Amino acid sequence: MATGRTHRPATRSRGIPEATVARLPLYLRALTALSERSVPTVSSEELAAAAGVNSAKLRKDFSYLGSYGTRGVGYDVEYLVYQISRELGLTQDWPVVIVGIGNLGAALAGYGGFASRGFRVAALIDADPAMAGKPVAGIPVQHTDDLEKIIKDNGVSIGVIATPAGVAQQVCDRLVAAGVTSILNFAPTVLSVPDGVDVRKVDLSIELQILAFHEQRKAGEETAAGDGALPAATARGVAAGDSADQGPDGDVPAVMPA
Amino acid sequence: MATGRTHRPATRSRGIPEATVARLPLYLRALTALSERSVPTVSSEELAAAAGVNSAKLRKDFSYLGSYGTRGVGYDVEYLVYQISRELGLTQDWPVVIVGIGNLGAALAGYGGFASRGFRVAALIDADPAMAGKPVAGIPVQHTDDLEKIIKDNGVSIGVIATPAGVAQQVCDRLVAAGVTSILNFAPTVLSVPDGVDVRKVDLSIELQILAFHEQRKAGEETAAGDGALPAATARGVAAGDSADQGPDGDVPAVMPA
DNA sequence: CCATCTTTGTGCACGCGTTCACAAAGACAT
DNA sequence: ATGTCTTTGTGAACGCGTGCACAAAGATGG
Repeated sequence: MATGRTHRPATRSRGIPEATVARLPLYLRALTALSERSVPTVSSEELAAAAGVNSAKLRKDFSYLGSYGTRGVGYDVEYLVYQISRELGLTQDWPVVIVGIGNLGAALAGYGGFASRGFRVAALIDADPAMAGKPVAGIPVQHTDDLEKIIKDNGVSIGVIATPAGVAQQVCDRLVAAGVTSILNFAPTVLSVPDGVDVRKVDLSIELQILAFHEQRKAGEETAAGDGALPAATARGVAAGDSADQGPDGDVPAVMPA
Repeated sequence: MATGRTHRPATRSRGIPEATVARLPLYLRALTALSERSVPTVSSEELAAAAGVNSAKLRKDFSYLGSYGTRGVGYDVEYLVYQISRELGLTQDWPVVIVGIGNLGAALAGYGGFASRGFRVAALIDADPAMAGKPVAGIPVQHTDDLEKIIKDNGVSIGVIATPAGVAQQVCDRLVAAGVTSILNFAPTVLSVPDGVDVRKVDLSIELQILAFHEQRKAGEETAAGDGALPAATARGVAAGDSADQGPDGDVPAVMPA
């Protein structure tokens, strides 16, 4: 910034709301699609529709980045793509490692959406010696023993954990100790990390559970007989009484894909 | 507009905040782990620590469900597991279909975390005729042509989309038309659905992008990369052009795992 | 050069979610 | 039975995010 930016009002220091940051990738995706179709400019209204958000929200989001639009016209697609990419840090290359090459880990390794946005899978790591050397998605799997060396040699700062829940914390600790400061966690467990390390989690079953909640509500709307006391056992028409309410699968063990 | 459903915001006991609903699976996971260790009761403080949230928040969350705790003691683990399970609708069996059996779809099919919580994979569906009949995770893949029949025969109300982005909307439309009212979308695209249908999305690359944003901030801005004003063309040339599959990744094409 | 029209950028109000702090409730020991 | 101690349940304040509505900015046409 020493060079001084022409378009950057210094008034907006570094206060981009988290909610806005979370939407930037969404805008970027929509903009990239427009860019491919060689659309030169878009209005906030059009772009908002493409991204599935409110246009006022979109404009406010962009206002945090600076004044990149032109009144009466809209936003320049290419320019905005670059600005958002830069803001998100996607103009640089991010080497990532994936730990835990099970079904999910392998799927992630082959996921094109990573490479296409500046994320490079630097290494695949698994604890199973039988997997060592075996290529997955064109990348040879390496053993956990070399984790620290791999992290350091490749300058990795972002790690993806796709191991069983039982070993996730342990893997996390090693990653952090080796220098990783951002972790994407697919294991169904709460990771504790020191200050300065970011963790984002993706739990596949949680999403389904939230859907089930709403689904149940939809189905049980007409049940409005009399309210009052909560009948403990009335669980709607349980299609299969079998479904043992007692399925303490835990969150721990073999439930993980890795 | 199409109000349709009888929304009940006035009902005091039935108005569970969305943010609370999203945390219930988290509590359930922690409680199940305690249950397996035969822990009879927990305090809000302990459980909050295990779930990675604030104890006051946890207590308020539970207060929306009812008064299930005992002052001076805490919460009965088994009882709470049941109450939350019931509230989430997990005491019944939810048949789900997974559409798009690529790497990710296959990983989801084998994901133990589904079955363990009342979600039963009723069918796997793919558009590739070559996959028809071939078993994945022990379940034979069926062809897209039979989608409607499968949905109806199994009474499926929850669908998982793991297809390429290009066909996701189309698959979504067919699912909805066939009776599905909840959709978990892994395709990197915005789905539009009629009122009454819930959609939750999981975008793997978005999570990484958010991490990259914070990571970049940690590293500091002294990176003398490009400056604000740049010719649009060179914008994302850096790490993006690689994708090789198809032009600049977009969100559309082969970037999907399926 | 001026009028008109389009679209951005934002001040403002509202509602949701989070957090604090504490009174009420109940267990437990004496 | 009574006092003490622990922990819940919640009232209230606060902060963030969202959406409205509009003035300012700039393009466009005459």
